[in-house]
Amino acid sequence: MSSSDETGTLGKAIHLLDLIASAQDALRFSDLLKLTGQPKGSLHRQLRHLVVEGLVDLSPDGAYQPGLRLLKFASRAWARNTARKLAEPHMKQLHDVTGETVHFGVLREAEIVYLDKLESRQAVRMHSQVGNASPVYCTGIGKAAISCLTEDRLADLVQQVRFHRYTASTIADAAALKNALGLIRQRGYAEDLEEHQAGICCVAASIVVPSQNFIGGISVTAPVFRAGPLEREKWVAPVRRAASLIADDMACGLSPVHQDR
Amino acid sequence: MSSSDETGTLGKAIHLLDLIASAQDALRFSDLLKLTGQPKGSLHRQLRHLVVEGLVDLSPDGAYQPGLRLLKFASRAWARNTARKLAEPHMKQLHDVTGETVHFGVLREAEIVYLDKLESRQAVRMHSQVGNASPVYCTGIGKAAISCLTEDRLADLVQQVRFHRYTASTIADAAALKNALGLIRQRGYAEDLEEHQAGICCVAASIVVPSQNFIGGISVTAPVFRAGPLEREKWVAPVRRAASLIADDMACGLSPVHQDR
DNA sequence: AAACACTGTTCCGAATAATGGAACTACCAG
DNA sequence: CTGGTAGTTCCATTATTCGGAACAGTGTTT
Repeated sequence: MSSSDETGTLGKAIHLLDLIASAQDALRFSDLLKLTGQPKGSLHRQLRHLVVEGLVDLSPDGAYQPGLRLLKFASRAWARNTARKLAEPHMKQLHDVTGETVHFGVLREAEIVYLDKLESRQAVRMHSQVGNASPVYCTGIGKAAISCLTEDRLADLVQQVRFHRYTASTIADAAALKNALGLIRQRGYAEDLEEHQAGICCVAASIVVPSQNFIGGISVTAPVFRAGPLEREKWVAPVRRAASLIADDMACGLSPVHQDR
Repeated sequence: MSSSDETGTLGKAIHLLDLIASAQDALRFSDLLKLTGQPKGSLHRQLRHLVVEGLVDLSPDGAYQPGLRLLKFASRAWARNTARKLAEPHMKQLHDVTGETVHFGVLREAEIVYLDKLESRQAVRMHSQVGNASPVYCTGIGKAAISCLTEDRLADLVQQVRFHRYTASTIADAAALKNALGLIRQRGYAEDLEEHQAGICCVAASIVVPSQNFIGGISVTAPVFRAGPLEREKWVAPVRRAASLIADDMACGLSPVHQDR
């Protein structure tokens, strides 16, 4: 009902793509039959269309997986994104000050999509987080971002959320989330204390630019043994400053740094 | 005619998305009206569907851009890709041996899509090439990959290519390409001598795994002043060895390294 | 070998969504 | 006020999708 609403044929196709992309492992035709509950004929045609268009790849063994054409589209979306370009220098600065991993993400529906990441010393697995979508309720950026929503929008969003306990400290229901948001609003920043991944903490601040319809945030992340109360305390001011500078840059119309050639 | 063929409504929508993603800068409604030649009503509905689905973002100023939802899809496509996972250790090895940038890419339609990249010493702009799609005729991996196609498939593919002179040495027509492929087949590897980007050379070898429908390649890239004939000569054997090892790993059924949990 | 279950593919009348011309709104410039 | 440009909405017509059912291909049990 959510995504196949009011978008006709395209909505149904994209819903199918979403199922394929969100699945833990590769799905076969009959898995999708069960998941969608659609008649064979319809499902078969939809999948064929997706495969011909390159949005879905069909392995010789009958497994459907998200297609490589998506990479090209996404690489353009990323390269063209002005928020990301503007945030970059401030991420760099925050990274220099703290020496820890810095994330920049934006709110999309009920998830945080990571647009960029600066990692300590790791020339190896870089791409990992970029493009990843995480739930709002268990990430610092997510909680910071939604703490700035109006009551109505927040209520709409919370209804979409499916809570899942990733760790013992994960916020597990809407009431607990509402509670946490109160404190976040009061303090002006959010923390994630091993709520998504055991052993990982972060301090995050929201970035909101109404004129650009932008709601997101920036965070400093570190393993728990390098992120005690004292360290986190020290990150608060730099994170909030970076967030504020990015918001300013975005609000003041055109990018002063990279205009589009 | 190419992508909106036999895929009905979805094809038309994706063709539109492709236009938006491929454009140099952001397009407005009337730009798309000219580009597609469609009636206003139809175009407007198609765009609305794309926007509601999150595949396209509409800025407050009326500019259409590829949407952030694509990032999530692509990140899954990338994370799930087994060829990439298998290639990784061999890329690492090749990188250690040569000390230069290593690329791994796959043939999709008439383009090479880069799946991974290991860069010399650059913790900064990582994501850049990954997901990028480049023409076959002016990249080492591209030429190496298509040199292994059958006559028929090659002819089909060459017909899709729109030649564009990126530099003075770019291969500019089908005849020149056919010629170059002869030499590549004979030598067993391909070179790109500033054919795509001035000042950049590479040595590439093809990776072909018929059982997986896989056609791609791996390459070593360097600025021209570090990639003279002697250096390139030294890269040939390691590149070919890496390509061969990756092909072997892919052919032998399941991944010995990362099985899916 | 025959019967069976499982998986995927093809077909075609009925139901539905897309089409596109035209009328409508909003905004700006002269 | 007039004309022009940009974008949105409407609705009868038309083309596409829908989905039940029949039809393969493949391996398994009796």
